[in-house]
Amino acid sequence: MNKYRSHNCNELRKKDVGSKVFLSGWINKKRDHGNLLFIDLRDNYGITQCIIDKENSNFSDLEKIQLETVIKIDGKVVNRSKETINKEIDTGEIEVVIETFKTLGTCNELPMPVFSDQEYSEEIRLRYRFLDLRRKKIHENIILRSKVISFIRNEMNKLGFLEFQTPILTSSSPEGARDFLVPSRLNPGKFYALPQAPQQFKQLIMVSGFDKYFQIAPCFRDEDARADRSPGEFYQLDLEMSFVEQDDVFNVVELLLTNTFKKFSNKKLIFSKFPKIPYKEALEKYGTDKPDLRNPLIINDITEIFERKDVSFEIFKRLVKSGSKVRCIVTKDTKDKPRSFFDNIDKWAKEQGASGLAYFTIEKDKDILAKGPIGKFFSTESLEEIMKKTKAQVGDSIFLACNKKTELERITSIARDKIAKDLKLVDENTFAFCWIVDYPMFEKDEQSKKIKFSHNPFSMPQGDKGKINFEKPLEILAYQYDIVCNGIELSSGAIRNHIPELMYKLFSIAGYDKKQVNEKFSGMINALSYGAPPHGGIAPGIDRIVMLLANEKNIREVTMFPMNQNAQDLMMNAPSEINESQLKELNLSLKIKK
RNA sequence: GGGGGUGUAGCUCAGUUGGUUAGAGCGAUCGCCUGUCACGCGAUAGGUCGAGGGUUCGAGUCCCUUCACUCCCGCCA
Repeated sequence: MNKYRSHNCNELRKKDVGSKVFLSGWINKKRDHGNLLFIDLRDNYGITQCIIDKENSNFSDLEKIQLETVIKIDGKVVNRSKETINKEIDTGEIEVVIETFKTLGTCNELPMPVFSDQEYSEEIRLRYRFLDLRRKKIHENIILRSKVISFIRNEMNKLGFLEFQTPILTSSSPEGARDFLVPSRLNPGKFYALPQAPQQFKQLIMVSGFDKYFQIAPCFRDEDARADRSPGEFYQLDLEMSFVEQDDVFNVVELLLTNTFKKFSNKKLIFSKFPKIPYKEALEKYGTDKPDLRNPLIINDITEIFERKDVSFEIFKRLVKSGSKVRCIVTKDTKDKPRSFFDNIDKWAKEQGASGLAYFTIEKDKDILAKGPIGKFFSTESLEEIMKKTKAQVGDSIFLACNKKTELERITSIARDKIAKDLKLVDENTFAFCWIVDYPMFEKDEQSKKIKFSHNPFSMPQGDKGKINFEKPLEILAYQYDIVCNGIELSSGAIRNHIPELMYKLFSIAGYDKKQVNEKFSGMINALSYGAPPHGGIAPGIDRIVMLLANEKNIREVTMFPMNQNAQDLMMNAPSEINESQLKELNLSLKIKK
């Protein structure tokens, strides 16, 4: 028998009353009545109330002991009287009368209490992460993460995918995020890079004939953090399939995510089949390629209205003449909202760097008319045209913004979120997945005015090879897709370009000649020349999936040992300085800017 | 690289218009208490008010600089 415990702290029940047991765990809480002491003993599984009184010679020692000390207690399970049953805990019908105890791990005065619902600064939480992780909420989040990963792994196996590991030390890639670099001792002056994703490897696995691959893959990108983005490292469910089209990938991912979200959350999935929204349409209707479809509001373009003679809103008319667009958001039945509702949104928009959000409400007297600060600028006919275009009805309000396309998309997108929040239109108890499809292959870099890959250079362009119009590269679409849930981008993927000739052509448009492609992507391009299957895949972010399932807004709440915003691990003291001999061995010397 | 927020006891926070000795809860220490489950009661200790400079008779409070944490923009194929 194990010498530390006969049961864990969530095991004892009424049926155990009378038996002698020994438990080990942390002292979660003490309640000291002077001659009677209650100790809540906690482990990973739960809490058991233990009790001792002054008749016992161990009483005074236990009375003095610090919270979070690890102890082993020997005792007897007894019934609790009816009034003292605690329904909050699974073991609440019984308690253990302590006979003897032993300290297994002492505890200093705590820098942060474990038993408390208080919120602590992240600095202290990360510095003492081992204490933080004992706390209920995050402890459960991390357990959830483990269960989700193991469920996904099991599902992928059932679907016939093989799990492989790919190298962590690999080569630096020219496109994409900044690499983390590792100096090579055996190859002076040369560096490995940590993989930003196993992109090239998973394609090579397909070329190697393994058909279906997956991996819970660590990815390393040296970019700045956000609430939903860890600095340094994160995990993807990386997967790739041979002989597939876009829909084959969609079917696998929809099945997997549906099963996962149904199993680990009580929230409802709004769509059983995830809607597919072309990239261009997403930008028009939602102002972003990661729309929150729980939000029913839709953006409409009504630029044409401002070319009419019977509309006299001169500010917008002038902007439209110089190339700006007008887009609007209709809110249903808001004619009775107080003036402050509209003005708050206008004020908010100004704080977001917009020139504000104009608005009016559609009402009907004898004719249709617009009420509100700018209502008088619109004729009845123009209003009827707006109602036709936007499906607005009498009693609805219309918020308008006018700007150049990109800025207009930005402001209408966040306005859509803001207005829906103010009107409480978003059902927090749902998940709304969607696919964003038909991404453009190329885009124009606003600074350099050069054509560049808009996403992944290895994506397959749409259309038959012979029919693609390479003269108009910005119009070429790719079999490139994103999956979005509740406005959070979970991942992107693509059907890959497995035809070297076509790949050289596309790279030439982005300004790489054949020689450069051969040099930079030698592993890939070489492999594709020796019989590559058509293939494609995707890589959903594990951390973000768990974040959604755990109902957390910050990725560090589902990450066991995250780094802070400055990419430092406060507990382990990483990154840290290294000594001179290590540098010498690596043929490195430091020049630090002051 | 840029913008916003925060920084007061070990932890979480309050601190009025610039005004006498900077407070509370939790935690710690000591004492009382035999049915609590956020136990209760009493006492004690604990402060570079993030740091530096300035204005002022007087600064936790106003100004400047700076540091740390955090949120956002840039960045993240």
